[in-house]
Amino acid sequence: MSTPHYHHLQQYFSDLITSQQLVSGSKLPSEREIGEQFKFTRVTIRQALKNLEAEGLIYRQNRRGWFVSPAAVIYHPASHLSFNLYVTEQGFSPSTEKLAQQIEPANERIAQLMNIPVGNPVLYLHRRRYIDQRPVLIEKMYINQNLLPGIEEEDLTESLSQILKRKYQQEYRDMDLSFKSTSLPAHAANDLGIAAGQPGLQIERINYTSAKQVLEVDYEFWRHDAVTINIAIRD
Amino acid sequence: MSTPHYHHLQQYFSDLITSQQLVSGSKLPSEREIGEQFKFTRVTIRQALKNLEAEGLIYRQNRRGWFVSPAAVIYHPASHLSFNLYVTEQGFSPSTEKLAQQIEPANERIAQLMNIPVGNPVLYLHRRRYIDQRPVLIEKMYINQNLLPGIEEEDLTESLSQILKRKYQQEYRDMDLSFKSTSLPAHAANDLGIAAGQPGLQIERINYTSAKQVLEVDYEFWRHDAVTINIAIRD
DNA sequence: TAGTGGTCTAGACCACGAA
DNA sequence: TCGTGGTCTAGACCACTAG
Repeated sequence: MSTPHYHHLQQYFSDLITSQQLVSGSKLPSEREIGEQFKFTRVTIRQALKNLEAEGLIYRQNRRGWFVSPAAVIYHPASHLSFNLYVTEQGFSPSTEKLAQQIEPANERIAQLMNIPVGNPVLYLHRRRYIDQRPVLIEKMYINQNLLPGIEEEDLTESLSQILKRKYQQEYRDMDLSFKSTSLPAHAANDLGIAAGQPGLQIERINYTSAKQVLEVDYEFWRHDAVTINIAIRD
Repeated sequence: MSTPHYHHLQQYFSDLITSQQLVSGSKLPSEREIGEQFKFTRVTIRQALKNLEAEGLIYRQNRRGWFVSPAAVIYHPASHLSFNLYVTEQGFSPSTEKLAQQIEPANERIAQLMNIPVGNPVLYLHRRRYIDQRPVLIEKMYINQNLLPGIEEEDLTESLSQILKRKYQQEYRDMDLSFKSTSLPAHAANDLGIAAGQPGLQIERINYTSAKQVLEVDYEFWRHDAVTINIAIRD
C-alpha cells in the first residue's frame, strides 16, 4: 500500500477544483455516487473528502452534501475596517444576522477587563455573519454599556464601528488579539450548521477606547477555510 | 441516536485530561484496548480520538500511540522575542535542528520581495523546532544574503535574531504576518512525523530591516495544538 | 516478533433536508 | 417520501515502531 486509495481521490478532486472544472460553491457528487464510480467504500471516500475539507478546498453543510469552498477572505484587523467593508472590497457579499441580544451580568473575565464589579450589567450580542450566503462566522460580544449609553436601542445587525462613529464619535483604536486554531465548540458549530468537531479558528479581541478603557470584548468562531489573517507590525 | 457513542468517549477522556488524571505527555491506552473496555469498534474509538485531536487535547505520533498534548505556547510576534526565549520564559524547553541549508536561486515571490533578479542566490534554511522534545514547528526560510554577507558560516541552529544582533548589529523591526488555519502540506507533516492531512497553522512572515529592506522571508508550519498567537495593536 | 496505528471492505440503520 | 450525510458493526491486512 504505497499510496493509499484516498490519496488518489483527493488528488482527483483537488485537480478538478484548482483547474476550475469544479467552481466555488458547486456541489460534489454524493458519497455513494463517488463510491460507485471509483469502486471504493464510503469509508475511503469520506477519508478523502475530510482531507480536502482540512485543506480548505471543500466543505459540507449539514446533510445537504459537499461543496467547493469559496476563496478565503483576508481579514486585516489592524486596518480597523468593518466586516461589511473588507468583505465587500474583496468582491464578496456580506450579511449579518442577530441571533440574540440581552443585558447580562458580567462574568469574572469581562468584569476584570472592563474594570467593573462582577455581575454588573453588560450588553451581550450574538451574531452570525455570512459571506455570499454562506455562514462563516459566529460572534459573541460583550459591550461596555457604561461607555455607550443607549446602544441597545440601535440596529445591532449594523456595523458596530459605524454606530460608534455616528452616535458616540468613537473609533476603534487599540486592540488585543488572540488566535487559536482548534475545533469549533458545539454551540458555534451548531450555529454554523456544521457537524461538531470541525476545525476552526477562534479569536478573542479586546477593543479599547483612546482612553484605554475596554469598549468591547469579542469572541469570534470562524470556519477555518473562510479566512486568512494579515497583520503588519510597525514599531 | 440522540448523542452518538463517540461523544461519550470524548467526554470521558476530555474529563480525564482536564482533571489532570491524565497528564501532559502521557500515553492513552491503545485503540483496541479502549474498544474492549467500552465495547465499541475501532471506527467509533477513532472518531472520538480524532475529535479530541482537533480540540488540541491529544495528538498522535506515527504508529506509537496517542498522547496527551502539552499546553500551547503563546507566540507574541510583535515582541520580537526569539523562539528560544519565549518558549523558555513560559517554562518549556526549546530545541532546534537544522534539516537543510543551501544557496538557492530566488523564485519569483522571493525575488520580488527582496528586490533582486529572479534566480539570484538566496540562503535557504530548513529547520525543525521542538518544545519539550516534541517536534512542533517546521520552518523554511529564505535569507537575503546581500544584507548579511557571510551568514552561511554561522551556526544556523542558533537563534537568528541573536546572530543578527551579534554579527550585523541588526534587529528585527517591521514585519508582515499572514496566518491561515489549514492542513499541513505533506512535506511538513512528514518532517513532523505525523500523518498527512492533520490540521495545522501556516504562517508567512516577512522581516524588514529598519531601512525597509526584506531581510528574510519565513514560512512556518505549526502543529495546530502547539501554539496560540497574541498580538497587541497600538496605533 | 508483537503491538500499534493506518487503511479498507461490505454492509446497516438513523436523522435531517428538500421536494 | 427519498436522498443525503452521520454513525456504527465486525471484521481484515498493511506498515511501522519498539523491544
